[in-house]
Amino acid sequence: MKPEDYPAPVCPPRGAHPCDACGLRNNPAFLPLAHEQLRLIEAFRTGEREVDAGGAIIHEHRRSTQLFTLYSGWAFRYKTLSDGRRQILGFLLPGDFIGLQDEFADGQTHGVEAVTGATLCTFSRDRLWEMFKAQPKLGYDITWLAAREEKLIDDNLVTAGRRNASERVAMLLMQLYRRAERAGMIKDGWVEFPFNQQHIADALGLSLVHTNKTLRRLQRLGLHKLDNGWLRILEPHALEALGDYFERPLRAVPLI
Amino acid sequence: MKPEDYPAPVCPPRGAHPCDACGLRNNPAFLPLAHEQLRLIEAFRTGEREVDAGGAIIHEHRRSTQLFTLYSGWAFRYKTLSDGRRQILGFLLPGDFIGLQDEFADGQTHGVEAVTGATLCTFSRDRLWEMFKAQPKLGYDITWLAAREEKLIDDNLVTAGRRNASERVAMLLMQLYRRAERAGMIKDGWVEFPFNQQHIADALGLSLVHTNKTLRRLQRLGLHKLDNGWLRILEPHALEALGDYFERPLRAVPLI
DNA sequence: CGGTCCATTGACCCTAATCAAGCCACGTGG
DNA sequence: CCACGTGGCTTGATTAGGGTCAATGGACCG
Repeated sequence: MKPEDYPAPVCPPRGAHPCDACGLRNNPAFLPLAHEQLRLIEAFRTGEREVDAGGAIIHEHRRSTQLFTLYSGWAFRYKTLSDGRRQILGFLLPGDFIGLQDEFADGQTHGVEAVTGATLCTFSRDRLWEMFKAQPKLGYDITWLAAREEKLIDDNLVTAGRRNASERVAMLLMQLYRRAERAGMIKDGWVEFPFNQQHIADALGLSLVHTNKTLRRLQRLGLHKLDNGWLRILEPHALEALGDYFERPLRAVPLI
Repeated sequence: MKPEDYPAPVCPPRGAHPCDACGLRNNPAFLPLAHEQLRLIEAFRTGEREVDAGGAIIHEHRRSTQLFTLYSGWAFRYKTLSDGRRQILGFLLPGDFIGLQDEFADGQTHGVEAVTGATLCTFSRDRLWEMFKAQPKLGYDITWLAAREEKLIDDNLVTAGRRNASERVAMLLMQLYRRAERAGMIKDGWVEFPFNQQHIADALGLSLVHTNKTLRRLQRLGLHKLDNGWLRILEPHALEALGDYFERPLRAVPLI
């Protein structure tokens, strides 16, 4: 609650069978896998990577040769227009699979940047098809993750297109809170909230100044509290109603 | 160019092997499939469906038991807020696969509505996994389609979040034109453009009135021409530059 | 001939962008 | 120790882009 600092990123385990000791897979937020499939993921896995806060995971205009699973830390996907305006497409939490869109991209795609220090498991892009072939179940899971991410963007698009500033902020706070909740990241009602107001503004399609004013207003109303990089939701129902955004309790999802 | 009316929707062929005579599959916009996979798609296929202009393909708050491939006509995915504000998430052209997000949805999802009369091939949602298992290649193709659709929404999110009105219109016109172009739907430089201004407004996150004014302005500048349900791009480079949206020549994609 | 749908335009207003300044918490180097 | 720069947050003043309201007109239809 009065955090020292963000906990140093947890590194994926090493060794012959790193996935056996995976710190994420214990998490009930993720579906268990058959032994055989776990072994295949291990074979598909090429290593791990550590990125500093603010560092690039995928460069916006460079085609990445890898796929990733975010193991620890927070990140976001974004696109920028040529004059520098940036739109954050979505935030990424541990367990999120990164880089799939590139696989089939005709042209330019998006960048991915770490917000906090982050660690990732890396996979070879070339061998994705191999994985589908060897274990269709994993292919199905990847499709699942892709479809789930698409749903998130859908929500974000509604936000950017049709909600006003307060509604946008309310929706985003609840969305992040619910996602963190599913991943078991709530501590005493507080979630790590490592984003600065520029991140929020870029995610919501608002200016920095207006984001600040809106955030303050909601906080003054007692709906939430944002303190030193941690977020507490004080009035979840009010925020849900304001944002017209009601996320159901989230199911467990696959983890690649 | 001076169209009588939109051509009556073309119906998918019937018979024992409807996919053999599929009118879409001849189209070079779509990747050929091995005989074996085509047979499996046929097995997975449950029939066809015809929807009138304005009719629902998927009801917004009802979980659909089917998946679809749009065979003919135009449609769109949308979400509405509880007070009626609507956001169109994306437009659908023949060949687009519909309903995948539902498959893995925790909660509420989106609606799909036909703009013109439309025909669809229907598939059983329950047997999706079966298809992945029997033909991983088809699973891979479905993932491909999902990833491609996600890229489209990404673009739309940038539009709604960061582009101004003229840029939004320019971007949308070029996006639709390029997609129709790939599908071979350009006739003498004209594309069918069956959307009314409310559709455009809802897709762009603008009001109807402002959409009208912006559309008129661009047309008065000679960038495009919108006439009786058909669109002609007069200054593609200007529109691309204005919208800061440059779509590369599009690759062939899978067709389920 | 009235009703409906859609496009169009003008008048007015408001939300959110822009501009500008000040604040605090830092880290760094003299 | 202090001066300075930097990054992030906060606030007020002003402006503008786009929303809202209202009215008109054409095309089509029963």
